Amino acid sequence: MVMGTPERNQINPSLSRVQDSPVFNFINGLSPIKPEKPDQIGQTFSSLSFPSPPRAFASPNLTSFKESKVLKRHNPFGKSRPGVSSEDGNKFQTSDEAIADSCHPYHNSRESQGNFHDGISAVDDSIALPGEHTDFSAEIPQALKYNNWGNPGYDPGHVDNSLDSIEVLNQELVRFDPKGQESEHCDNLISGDTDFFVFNSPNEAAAFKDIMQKPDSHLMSLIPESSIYNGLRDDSKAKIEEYHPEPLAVIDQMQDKHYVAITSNTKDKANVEFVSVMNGSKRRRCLDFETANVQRKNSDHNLKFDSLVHSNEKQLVAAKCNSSSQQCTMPAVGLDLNALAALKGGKKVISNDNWSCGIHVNLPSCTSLQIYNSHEYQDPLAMEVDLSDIGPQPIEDSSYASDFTVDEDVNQNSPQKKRHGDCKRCNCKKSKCLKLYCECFAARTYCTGNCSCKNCHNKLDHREEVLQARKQIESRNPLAFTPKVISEPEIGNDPNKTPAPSRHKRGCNCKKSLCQKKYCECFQAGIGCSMNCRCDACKNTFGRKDGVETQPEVEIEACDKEVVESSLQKIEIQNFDGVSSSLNFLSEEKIFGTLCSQPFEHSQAVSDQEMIDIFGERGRSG
DNA sequence: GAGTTTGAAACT
DNA sequence: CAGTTTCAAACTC
Repeated sequence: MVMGTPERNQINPSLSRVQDSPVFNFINGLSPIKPEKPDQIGQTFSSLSFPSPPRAFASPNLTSFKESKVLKRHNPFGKSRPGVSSEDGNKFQTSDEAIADSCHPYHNSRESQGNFHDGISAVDDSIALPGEHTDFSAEIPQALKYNNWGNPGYDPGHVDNSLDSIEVLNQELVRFDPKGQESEHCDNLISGDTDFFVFNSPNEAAAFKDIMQKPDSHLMSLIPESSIYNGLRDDSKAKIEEYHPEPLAVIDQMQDKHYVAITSNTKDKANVEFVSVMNGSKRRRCLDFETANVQRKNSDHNLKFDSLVHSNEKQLVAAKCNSSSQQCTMPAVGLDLNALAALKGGKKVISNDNWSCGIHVNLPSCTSLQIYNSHEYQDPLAMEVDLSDIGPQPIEDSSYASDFTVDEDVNQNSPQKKRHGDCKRCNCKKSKCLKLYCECFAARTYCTGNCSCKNCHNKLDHREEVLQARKQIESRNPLAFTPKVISEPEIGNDPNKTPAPSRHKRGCNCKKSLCQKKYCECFQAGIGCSMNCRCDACKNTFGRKDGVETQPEVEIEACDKEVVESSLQKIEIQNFDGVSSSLNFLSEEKIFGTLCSQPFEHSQAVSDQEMIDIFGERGRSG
């Protein structure tokens, strides 16, 4: 079934508006993505009507786009947004509209219902910052985002079972349609009554399906576990908890993906569900938090950080503003929470690497936050955030990133206690924690006070050295810091019954462990060995490379082959300058005409491995 | 906790 | 690219 497509003329004006904006120009100036081919890039984005220009702070990492996540939060309470027309529910918002929506003071309604702070919208490489103090609020283009705050018909209490999905490259763009429109409305995909979530894989999408569809539950916040910094000391943790409205948790650092889904079904309770997407199955651990426990004493309307998170692959900072202020997103801003906590005053540079943004924070006065592209951070963006509510942090030793250990109450079900508890801890002795041997370093995190490493240079104090080391390793292998385990598309009709084929990016090379011990990275990740593996006498209980217990290779159907080819084209374009980091979207014809018509369970994506194969090769040759 | 085993990462 | 060395996690006692 070939679906219709949104009118281009509805799209282009918004795109051009975005592209004409000073901020777009500014961002273009910052981005390594050179503007020689704006049309192509623009087409890429406009083809799906997402008014997302190239990321402001693009990473040189060739695979960054494939890891992109856009997790968008439902509006759990607000049924409509006064003053915003929704008469045309079939078009995507323009950038400005999206921003306006993102700035929607829905915080108020939530406060009235349970005083939850505005959960972070985990947009890929995005920062949510109040626009109150910045010009960005009116100009910053949104990452892929759409919401339904402005639609009177939206009933957050009713999310029916019609879950459609389309896939954008290997991502999962899922529509949660509260009106119960069936697949025949795929041509109406971009509808005003739809929330979109982009997941990395159908597995992830499926894992949240239940949550989304719980009639009495509203997803309030969805936080990728990997985005939650895993290194807060207890003291700073307490400090953060004091200001953080939501119980953060890091489940573990295994290869599977975890999310913290914060939902609410009553105004008195917040349910926190830890959702682990692993090997095709999902594990959910639900914890209830009395609202009183998550209410923070600073529940006034002053600006506070809602969430400060640090991701291994992505960095995300979400800041929350009061009901009257605005919120906007910015790409690729990294803020090391530990570093923030460690700062006792003065202006410091906080940045994870050369390509993320840097942040200036003045503490303890905490009166300003400046965000800039650290690659050229002599030119900070004019963005300020009042951090005064955070207050001075109790950390004395700024050389360590503090360590976020999960609240025992929160994390009572957390696995992997033995090794690291809930966060990475290394024990390096000779590598200075500047090689991939070091798990912390490999995860692009700084070592913490919980590490037992010796002569550690993987600290903020040695930031330059760390960046240098990362750069060197990436020059050798651009994928060095990408996840080792990649997911593959679902096979079969029931994602719950069919284990998701995931596989190790490079495959293991086990000789003696029979792939039955955690020496084997495949086994450790809970996945079977694949044809990529060169292991001997493989007896991996999760699946052997000889095919036993492994899922058959996904055959790319014709339409998906087209997708692959299209992806290739996009990648070539994207790599023209040797830089790729933006989300690439297929043309709506392809998406609407092929993928969208497939029910979620049947949809097949270009696998991560395929993308890596494609992307890696192209990236290297380009 | 110390020592051993293992395989990835790094090196040549 | 293959062989070797180094390294730190996993494992055993």
